[in-house]
Amino acid sequence: MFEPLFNYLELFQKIPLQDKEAICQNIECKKVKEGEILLQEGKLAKELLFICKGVLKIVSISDKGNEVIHFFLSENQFCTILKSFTESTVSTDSIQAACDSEIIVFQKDRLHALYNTLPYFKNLLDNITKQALLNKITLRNSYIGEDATTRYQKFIVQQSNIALRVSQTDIASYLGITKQSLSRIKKNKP
Amino acid sequence: MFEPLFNYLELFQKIPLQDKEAICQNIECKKVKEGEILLQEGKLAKELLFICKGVLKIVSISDKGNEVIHFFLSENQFCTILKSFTESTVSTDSIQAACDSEIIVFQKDRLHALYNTLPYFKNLLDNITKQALLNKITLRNSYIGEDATTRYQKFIVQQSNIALRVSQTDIASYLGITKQSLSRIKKNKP
DNA sequence: TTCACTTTTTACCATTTGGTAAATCCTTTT
DNA sequence: AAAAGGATTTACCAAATGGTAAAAAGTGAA
Repeated sequence: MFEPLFNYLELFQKIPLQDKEAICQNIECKKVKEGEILLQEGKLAKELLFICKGVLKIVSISDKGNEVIHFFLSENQFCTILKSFTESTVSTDSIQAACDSEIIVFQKDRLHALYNTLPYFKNLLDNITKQALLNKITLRNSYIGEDATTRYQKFIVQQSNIALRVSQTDIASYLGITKQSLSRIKKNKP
Repeated sequence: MFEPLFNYLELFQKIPLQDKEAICQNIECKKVKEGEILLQEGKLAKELLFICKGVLKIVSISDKGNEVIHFFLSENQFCTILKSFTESTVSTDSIQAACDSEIIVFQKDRLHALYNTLPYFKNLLDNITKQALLNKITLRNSYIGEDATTRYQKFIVQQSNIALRVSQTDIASYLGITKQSLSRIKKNKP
């Protein structure tokens, strides 16, 4: 049930069986359907999520009222609104399922309890978090100054596993173009 | 000489005098002129920089051969190519002075020595780094799906201190547009 | 100052992208 | 199967942006 989490964590370091049991007693599993909202904009992020299966999207609403997708997260990635989670401020972004997904939920207070019991666990998550932030920046930087066609082609290569599972509307929003433009781009480049 | 660094660090926590002395013995000051390259793409990032005065830019070369500016860094910010610095891999980006600047240089090996002497120092820098990464992502996300005029207006508001000191060519590169387009945008919105 | 060099502005046209609207395709529910 | 609703595609035109080139303005050095 929680295997995906430990399989992933043990890519970095071995976790003793009794620590795994301690962790298991402080997390829960959850299945969500496409479109379901895991964190609503304006609320506090009190949960850290780990994706066992599926794709989540981080979404905000632009000045013009459009939905803007900041990034997608898929299997073996942790997900929260880090600023809200760490600073206890209201989130300006939402977390939503981009397709049917299975996730593990760490409640913030229970996570901190785990940090006290297992000090190395905090370090591990901190390192994973730093790495994840770096990767998100790298992806976004690769789009600067590129036209929409190039951005789409890069997205298909860099995030092919996600491209196949989310709607075109979502991909267009992520790439910063309209869904009509994306449809046109796909047509022109077969 | 190193006051800007300690003034900044002590916004987060008090640093004992003798620790300051230890730090001072492991860093150096450097003045650089606009255009000077602090890290060349293809090399290893072996230094962590702290900006006392001026603006640095993180630059890569796109497939088309254009210079692309990922972000600007100014006073009271640390600067390195984090991936290269932490993983000892060659950097795909360069660090360059966007205007005349004064910086403090931490050599990687001496920084690690400091971490051993002052364990809290590593935590402090880690937290500052995480925060900085978050801020960079937030800035970039605010541009997704916005047209060039809106991106420019946001840039002026969000990074006014930088906007006044770097060339228009650099601003255009940062915003992902040509310098001609930026010139036109400025003309149309007085 | 004058000259050489770089940066910024302007102009022109080709291309890309946005916005609106309607048609088509797909999926789910009845 | 039929109906309903959402997603995707297509079409059309307006607006934004890119690319090339040249003029103008600014900067620094001799």
